[in-house]
Amino acid sequence: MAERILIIEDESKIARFLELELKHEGYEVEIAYDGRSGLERAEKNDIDLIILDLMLPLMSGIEVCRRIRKFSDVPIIMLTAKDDISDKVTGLDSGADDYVTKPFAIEELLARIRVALKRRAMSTRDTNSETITSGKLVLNKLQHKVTYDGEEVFLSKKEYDLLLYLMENKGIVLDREKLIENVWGYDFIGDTNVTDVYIRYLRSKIDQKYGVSFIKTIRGVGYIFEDQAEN
Amino acid sequence: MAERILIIEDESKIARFLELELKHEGYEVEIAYDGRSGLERAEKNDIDLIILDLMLPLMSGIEVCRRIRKFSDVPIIMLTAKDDISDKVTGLDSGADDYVTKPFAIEELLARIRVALKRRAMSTRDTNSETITSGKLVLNKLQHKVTYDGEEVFLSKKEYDLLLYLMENKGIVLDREKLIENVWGYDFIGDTNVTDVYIRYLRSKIDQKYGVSFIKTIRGVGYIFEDQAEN
DNA sequence: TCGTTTTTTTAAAAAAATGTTGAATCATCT
DNA sequence: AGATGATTCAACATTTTTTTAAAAAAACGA
Repeated sequence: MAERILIIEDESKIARFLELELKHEGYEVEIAYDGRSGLERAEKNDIDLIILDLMLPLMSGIEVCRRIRKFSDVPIIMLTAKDDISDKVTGLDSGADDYVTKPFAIEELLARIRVALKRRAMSTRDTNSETITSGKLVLNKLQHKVTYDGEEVFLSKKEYDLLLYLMENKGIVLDREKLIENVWGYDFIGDTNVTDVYIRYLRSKIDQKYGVSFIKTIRGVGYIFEDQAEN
Repeated sequence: MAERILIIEDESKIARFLELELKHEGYEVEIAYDGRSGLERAEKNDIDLIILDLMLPLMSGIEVCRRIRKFSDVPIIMLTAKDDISDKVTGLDSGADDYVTKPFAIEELLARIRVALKRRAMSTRDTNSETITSGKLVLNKLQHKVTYDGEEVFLSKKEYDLLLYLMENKGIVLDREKLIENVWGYDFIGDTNVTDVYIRYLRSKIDQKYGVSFIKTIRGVGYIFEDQAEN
């Protein structure tokens, strides 16, 4: 499974060059040409490393970096055209793992990529494997906690259990019977709309509050949790 | 509890300059003036970060780096005088975390040091250290003592054991069963709320007394010890 | 569009979990 | 044995969560 690298870079010449080189090294490559779309792409959270230009249209590299850090520890390598130390410093302090100054030698960048990926591979085995992410929404099983954009979302146990089950099965429609069985743990007698009520609680605490829509209704069937960034 | 930084650098002017700057930032600093003695010093394994010159007498920086990596994951930042890419690349691939090209701006180096230390702090789940710290709260295993802001907190044995277990697993939710098993050392029969009571004791001696909240309740699950600074 | 079905929303009752307290028990030291 | 402090237990108070039920709204099919 090749590592997937996201390049966020507005100069298409550089982006293209990087793409070729990285593909040649066996990485999968995706490109975003401005800060905002780069951030959006990153929110799908299936990227292994990000190469991020400091100077970007729509949203600066620093800002992109800062926002990504709210939901992800993905390694970020900054590219900076200037030789301005203060930029480098803010870049690093805003959460980047490393940076490379343009013009750069591709070999150096490749070495830094290897280091960053290796480091992540070493540290990944503890806390991060216990987390389910969808865009800015992060569910941490160890902490039994959910955050959106870094801000804690306070959920009751059932709410948490339900969200966990939904996120573990994201992209799959779950009918009420399945939800009851797996979250409540028993077959209900008669009809209760307890699932509906809890779906509502989750929506009001997440979807409504943050203006997103993770939980969709499939009429006549049940509910489905969908990744935000995928739409 | 300053971080200890080892400088391995033969040019005494640079070494001295670094020493001053780093001490000014509040780090503890040690210096070795050649590769071999630097390696020896590192073997004591009580260093938090190493600044390693590439060109050294007796043993090259690359070699020092490679050997240190055999027994330690301590962050290593390489200093290289040359602007030779191949050196940088070998440096990174030989296990260094980062490098800085001479002449360097001290601010840049400081930023990289901060990043490296922060990264290490995140991945270090210290289990074998003799002291566990969270903000102003310090638990010393050797002395079997707890202090808050330097002031001793008097705990009974069970209180201490419980706090120790909580702090060893900070950031992780622990249910009552786990607490009973690990602190009391037996499986309980029926239900007693002895854990609840002890949590209360700890809270009254720490959380309430100092107006903090280390121990949080996860309703329906258990308790969690959280770093004050986090979140 | 209208009637029907399904889902969403609301509110209040019921249940469950946790916090608090004081007294009983246990261990240790003198 | 008695004093002291630590630990456990049990009962009650408080808080929070869960469930229920029913009205309102929305979606759907004829």
